[in-house]
Amino acid sequence: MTDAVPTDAARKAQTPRIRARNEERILRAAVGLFADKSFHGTHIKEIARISGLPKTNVYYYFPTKESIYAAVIERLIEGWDRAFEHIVPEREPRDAIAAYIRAKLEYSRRHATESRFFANEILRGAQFLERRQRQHIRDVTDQRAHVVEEWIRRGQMAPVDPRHFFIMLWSATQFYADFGMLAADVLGRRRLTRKDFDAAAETMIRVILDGCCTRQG
Amino acid sequence: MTDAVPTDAARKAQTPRIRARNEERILRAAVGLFADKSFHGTHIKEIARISGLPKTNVYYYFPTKESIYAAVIERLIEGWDRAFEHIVPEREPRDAIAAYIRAKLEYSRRHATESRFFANEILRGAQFLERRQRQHIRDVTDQRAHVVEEWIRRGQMAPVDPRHFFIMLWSATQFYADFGMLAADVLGRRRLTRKDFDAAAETMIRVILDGCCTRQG
DNA sequence: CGTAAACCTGACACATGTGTCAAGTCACGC
DNA sequence: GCGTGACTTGACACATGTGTCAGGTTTACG
Repeated sequence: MTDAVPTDAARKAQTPRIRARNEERILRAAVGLFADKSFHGTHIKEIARISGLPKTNVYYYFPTKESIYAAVIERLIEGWDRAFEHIVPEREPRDAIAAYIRAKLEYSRRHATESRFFANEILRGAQFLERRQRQHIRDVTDQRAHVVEEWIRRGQMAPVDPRHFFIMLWSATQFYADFGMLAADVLGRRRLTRKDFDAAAETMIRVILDGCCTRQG
Repeated sequence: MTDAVPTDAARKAQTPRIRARNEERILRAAVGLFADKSFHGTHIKEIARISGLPKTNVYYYFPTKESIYAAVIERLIEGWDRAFEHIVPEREPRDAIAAYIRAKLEYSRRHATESRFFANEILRGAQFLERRQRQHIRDVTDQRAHVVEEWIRRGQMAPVDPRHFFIMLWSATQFYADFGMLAADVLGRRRLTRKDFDAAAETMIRVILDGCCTRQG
C-alpha cells in the first residue's frame, strides 16, 4: 500500500513521458487529417506518416481508428463553452455580445482546423458525439439563454428568441473557420488575413447590435 | 443531312429515356450518401443498392466515382444564386433582405441534403469545384454587393461591408440545414419543424434589420 | 423479322486499408 | 549489470472497395 511501488493502473494513469508525447503527436496529426478528409478519407498510414511514427506504433496506443477520432472529440468538446464566459448578467449586453463575437472569431482564426473538424462531425449528424457531450452543449446553452432572458426582462435587450439568437452568433463566427475558402473567394483574397477577421467582427457587431437599416420614424 | 437519321452524337445528346431515368436515380442516391458520409465514406456498391441498379450498371453511366460527384456539384451550383434574386436596387432594403432570409431558410428546410452536400464540399476546401464555378459564385456576389453599396449611398442602409454582411446572411440560414441536428438539440427538439424555421426567420429578420439592443439616446 | 446500338450483368483483377502478431529494442529501478 | 515492462517494428492476414471485361439481353426502327 505504499506509493513507492505504483501499481500497473497507477503507472498507466500518470501516462509516462513517452506515451504522453506520442499520443500528443498522433492526435495532433489526426485532427488535421480528419478535418481535411473526414473520417473515411483519413488513413492510419497517413496519421502515422505525419506524426513520424510507424503505423504499428499508432496501433500500440490506440486500438482502432474510431478510438483516435473519439479522443480528438473529447479534447475539443471541452473548449465549446469558453467564449460563452462573456455572457453574464452583470454585464451590459452590448459589451458582452461584442466581446463574445470577438472572442469566437479569434478562436476561428487561430483554431480553424479544430473548428473544421468539429463542423464536419456535426454535419454528419454528430454520430460520434456521446449523449453526455450533447447534453453538455445543451446545458451550457440553456444557462446562457437565461442570461439573455434576464436582459430582455430588464429592457436592456429586444425581445428575441435567445436560442435562435445564439445560432446567429455561432454560425456567423464559425463560417470564417469552416468555410474560410469560400469567404476568401468572395472577398477576392487568396487567404483570409487578420484584417479580414477584424472587418468581419466590426460588421457583425454593427449589424447585430444596431441593425443594418436606417430606422424609419 | 436529313434529320430522319440522327447521328450517334445527336442520339446521345438527347439522352434517351432509360439513360435519363437511370442517371437521375444514381445522382439522387449519390447526393444523399455523399452528404451523409462524404466522398470517401460513400461506396459505389451502396449508390447502386439505393438506386436499385447493379453496381456494374452504375459504371456503365459514370466512369468513376469522381464523375458522379462532379455531376452532383454541377447540378447544385446552378441553384446558388436563386435566393439572391430578391436583392435588387429598386426594392426597399428592408423588404429585400427579409425576403432573402425567408427564401434561403425555406431552401434550407426543403433541400437540407443538397445543402449539406455543398457545405461538406466547401469545408473540404472545395477541391472539386472548378475554377469557373468558383468564379461564378464570386461574380454573383459582386453583382449583389453593388446593390447594397447603392442602398448605402442613398442612405437607405447603414454603411456596412456588403460581403461580410452577405456572409452573415448565408451562414445563419445555412446553419439550419447543415447543422440541423445541433440546432434541434439546442432547441430541445428531436427534429426541426416548420415552426422552428419560422421562429428562426423572425429572429433573424428582427436582429438584422433593427439590431438586438435597445438604443441608447 | 432483322440488325445494330444501347443497355445490363456476374465474375474477376487489382489496389488499398484495417488491424494482428511475434520478435525484437529500450528505459529504468534495483 | 540485469530483469521487467513499456515501447517499437516488419511482415502478414483479411476484408473491402474500385474499376474491367466479355458476353448476354432488350429496344428502336426500318
